[in-house]
Amino acid sequence: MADLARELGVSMTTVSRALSDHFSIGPEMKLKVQKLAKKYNYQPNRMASALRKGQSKLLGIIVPYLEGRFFPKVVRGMETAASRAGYNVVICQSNEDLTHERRNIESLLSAQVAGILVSVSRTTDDFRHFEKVRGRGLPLVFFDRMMPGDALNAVVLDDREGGYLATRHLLAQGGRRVAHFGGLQQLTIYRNRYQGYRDALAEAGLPVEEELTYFGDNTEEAGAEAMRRWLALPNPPDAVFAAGDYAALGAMQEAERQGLVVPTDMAVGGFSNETFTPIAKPSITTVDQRCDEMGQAAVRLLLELIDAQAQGLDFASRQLVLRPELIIRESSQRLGRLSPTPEPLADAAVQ
Amino acid sequence: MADLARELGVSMTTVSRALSDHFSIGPEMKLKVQKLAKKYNYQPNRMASALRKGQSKLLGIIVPYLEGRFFPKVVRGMETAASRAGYNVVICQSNEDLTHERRNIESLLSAQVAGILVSVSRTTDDFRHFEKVRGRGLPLVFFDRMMPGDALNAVVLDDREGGYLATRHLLAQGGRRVAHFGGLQQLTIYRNRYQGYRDALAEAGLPVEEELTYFGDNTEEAGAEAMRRWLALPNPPDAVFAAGDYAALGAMQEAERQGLVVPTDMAVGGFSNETFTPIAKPSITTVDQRCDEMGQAAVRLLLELIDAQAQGLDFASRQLVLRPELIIRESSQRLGRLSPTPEPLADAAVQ
DNA sequence: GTTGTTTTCACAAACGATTGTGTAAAGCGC
DNA sequence: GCGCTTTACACAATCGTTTGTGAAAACAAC
Repeated sequence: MADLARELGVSMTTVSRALSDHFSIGPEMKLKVQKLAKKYNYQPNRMASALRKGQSKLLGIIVPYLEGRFFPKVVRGMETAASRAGYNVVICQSNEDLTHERRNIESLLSAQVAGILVSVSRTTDDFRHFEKVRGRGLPLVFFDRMMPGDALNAVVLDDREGGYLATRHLLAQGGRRVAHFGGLQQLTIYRNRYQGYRDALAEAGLPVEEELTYFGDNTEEAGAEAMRRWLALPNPPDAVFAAGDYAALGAMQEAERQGLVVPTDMAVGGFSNETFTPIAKPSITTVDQRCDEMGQAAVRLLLELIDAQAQGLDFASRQLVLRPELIIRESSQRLGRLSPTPEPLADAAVQ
Repeated sequence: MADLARELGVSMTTVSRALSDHFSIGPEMKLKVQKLAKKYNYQPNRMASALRKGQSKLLGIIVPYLEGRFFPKVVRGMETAASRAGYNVVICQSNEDLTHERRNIESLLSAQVAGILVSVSRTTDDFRHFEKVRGRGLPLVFFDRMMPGDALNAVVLDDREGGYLATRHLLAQGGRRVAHFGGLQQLTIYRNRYQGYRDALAEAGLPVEEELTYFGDNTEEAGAEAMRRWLALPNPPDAVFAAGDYAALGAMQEAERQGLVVPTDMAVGGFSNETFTPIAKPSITTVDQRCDEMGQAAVRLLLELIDAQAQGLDFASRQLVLRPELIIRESSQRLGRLSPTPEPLADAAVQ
């Protein structure tokens, strides 16, 4: 920067202000400076800038894990939106573990990130580390999995709607007794998918039968175990909506092992649109989570928070709810081909 | 820091040196300082430190994409190893695009990272942006996909060995005419897998027949297309080694569509151990790439480079080669169960 | 010509850590 | 107790930007 200032015969102040479009610099001076900066390919030192301004061009991201389809896609959306705004993202994985999550927060704080995007770990039942972030005045946006409370910013999927759509579809395909494999109920997302299931049953005038619900980890083994229990019942189900694709796969395979035909004897629906769901045989009906949109929306929200804060405005906290998309495949289709999406999709912002 | 210094009645110099274990500070003073720092939960400002030292605690990572199984796993390994050493990782995706890759490099340079880990994009045929990094004296480690040349640091898989193991296995299972679906040959990894295929054929005294090789993108469609061509031959193959799992899946499904039975009529082997390979029916034999090890090894190598450079030593460039693991599943097993790994695995460092 | 207003820019002090140099104090042998 | 080395610490400059303040120049109004 000093070189630029010398060459132009002005002070570093002027150069700095010209580059950041400060009002006190004349338009033709701005042009001269910017031209020369381009010529020398001058890149301001972000460390110095961050030190002085107390804020870096980094966004922190905490995800439970990076395997599977969901989080990589979300992260990709985030990276896209962030780099468009001149930010970089630093990624931490909590491994679904509270201790890791706390360490990640510390790590991001000490990396002086400008804001944090977090999807809460499954085992987290203590949220003081998040309060600490907000205490420091650092913008915080939850995505997909949020902490309880409503004075917070988040971008989530309408999981209830997803559960509702999937269950309604199974009923429409002739399901008389629809079972539900639910995820661990301490996570809001799984509670909401369960709620959607119940809403669809209620709408059809059916009761929620406890023996037709099973809660466990979203794994093939757990899904198979659930199916074994159901098939041992005197009056077993003829369809199952699983809150996760792995469980759906496990349940489906177990049903086939026991001689049932999917979808004729047992219709199956999952959740997440994992990579393997179109590949499995039969291909698995599932709910898509709009990953890319979620990532981009979360970053946009965070950047708005950062801006608002820089200008000293205060910002009403906001939750953005994305509508999921039901993807109908072979594992649930008993009644010939249907149009894949019965309703037009639109994002809804609530609050 | 000033608070600590005041409370202890010493200078900031002493506090700083005590915390960084400088020799000129007495042991009991070090202890006092460290205890107080812990008590106040003091976190040094990384921006200030980075500015002064000209080096941050950030490692840059460039991957072509984050979908699939491979890169997320590698990144996880990197994140683990980095955070153990007090570093954070910032991730960029090149989307297999040279322009993106260049921009990513710029972005990481301006983020003042301490070093860069990169897996080269498929379309990259110009490597000056990497030279620029080395020109700035910034440590650079390639993983999985490297640029040509040998005066560089890299951690790669022994792809030739993987191709060799898979092909030899298909031959051992009674394959008489083994076809090969190869990836785009401008990527070293795909050239090497092809070489392994040829080596195994040569060892068995078989010729490489041009009509039995097909090169294309690693997608289901391309795999299916290759299989269609092969099955139209007067003398079609009875086994296929694909350099990617998606192509293997597509080829397998196409063979089944045409009435063949896998593995009896057509044995199939893939590469990458994607998530769907154990789930597919039949489950797909494939080659595992030791993702986690690769990530950790790459970070370790990079940290060594950074250390060496900080001490002004020069560091002979080094390539680390990891041995892949053949995972035998249903799609290739004609001769009953075999032990899954015929040989003990050991990592080999060459050069 | 004087005063007032606006525009344009320079000075210098931050931001928070690191580090070369200088200098007391302590330890030792004689 | 002297000179010597070693140990333990403080001073102050430095990294490259940003920004509050103030001052010079340009311009308009009277």
